[in-house]
Amino acid sequence: MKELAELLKMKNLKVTPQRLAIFHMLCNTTEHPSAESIYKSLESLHPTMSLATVYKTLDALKKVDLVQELNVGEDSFRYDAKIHCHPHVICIHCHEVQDLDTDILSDVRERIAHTTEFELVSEKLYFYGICPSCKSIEK
Amino acid sequence: MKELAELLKMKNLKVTPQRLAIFHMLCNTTEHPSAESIYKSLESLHPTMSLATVYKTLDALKKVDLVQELNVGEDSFRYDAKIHCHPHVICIHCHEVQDLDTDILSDVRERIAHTTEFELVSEKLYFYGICPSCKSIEK
DNA sequence: ATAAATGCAAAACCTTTGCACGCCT
DNA sequence: AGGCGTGCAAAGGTTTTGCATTTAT
Repeated sequence: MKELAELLKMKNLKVTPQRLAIFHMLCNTTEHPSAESIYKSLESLHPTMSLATVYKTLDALKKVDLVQELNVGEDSFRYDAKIHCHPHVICIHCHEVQDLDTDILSDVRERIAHTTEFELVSEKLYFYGICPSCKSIEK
Repeated sequence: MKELAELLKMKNLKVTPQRLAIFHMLCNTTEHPSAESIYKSLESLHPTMSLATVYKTLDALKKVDLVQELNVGEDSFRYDAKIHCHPHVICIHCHEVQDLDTDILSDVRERIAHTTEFELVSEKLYFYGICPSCKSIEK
C-alpha cells in the first residue's frame, strides 16, 4: 500500500484515506469498475465517503495518468489502473471486461499513421463477444 | 432520396419526413454528428421537430442496423450511417472523426479469438491523434 | 498556516419516457 | 380506422459544481 502513497505524492496529490482506498481498489481488481461500483465496494470501509469524492478522485488520478477511463459503450464510464494502452474484450452477456496486454496493434497503427497522416497518440480497441463461460451456459 | 424511403420500408419503419431528414443527413455527412448536432442542422428545415424525435429515430434506425452509435469518449454519442464495422481516427484537437474502411483487424481479431476463447461478434477501434491540418496550425 | 480535499446538496447534462395529438398507410 | 410517429414536458441516470468544513503538508 505504501507504494501507492508514494505514487500519489510523486504526482503532487495529497495522500488521503479516500484516495488511497480508491486507488488501491482499482489496482487490485480486474473488474474495470464504474464510479458507482467503486463507491459501493468501499461503502463498508469508508461509510462517510461521498460519490462526488469518488468522481473527483478518479478525475485527479486520470489527469496525472494513474488511471484511465474506459468507454465500453455502457451508460457510465469504467476505470482501469493500468494506463498502458491495451485492448479490451467485453462479454456482451455478463459484461465482464478483460484486458488484452499484448501490443498486437503496432503494425496496424503504423499503417494507419501512414495513410491518414495523423500523428497518433493513443487508441482504444474494444472487442465484443461471448466469453467462454457464457458460451457454455447458452448451450 | 427515394432509396432511403425504400430502405425504411424494407425495415418496416414508417416513412416520415423527420425520419427521412435524419437518415438523409446521416448518409450525406462525414461528420459523425451527435443527436444534438443532427437536431440543430435540421432546425431550419424542420423547425417543429423535437430532440426527442431525433433520439427516437436514431434508436429505431439503430435497431434495424441502418445506423450505428459511436462512443468516441465524449459526453454524448455520435452516429454513423455506415453500419459495416470499421475503425475511426479522431483528432484530439478539432474532434474530427474519420472513417477507416479497411479491414486491417482481421488477423488481430483471429489471434484474440484464439487466445481468449471468446466468440467475437464485433469490435470498436478508435485511434486518437492530431490530424494533418491541426498539425500544421500548431507549428 | 495554507492550500487542498471532502461531503453534501443542487445543478447540469444527455437521454429516455409518458401521454395526447396528428399523420401515414 | 387503426396504429404508429411526433412533440412536449417531465423524469431518469450519470457526472459536475459550489460551498462550508475538515484534513494534509
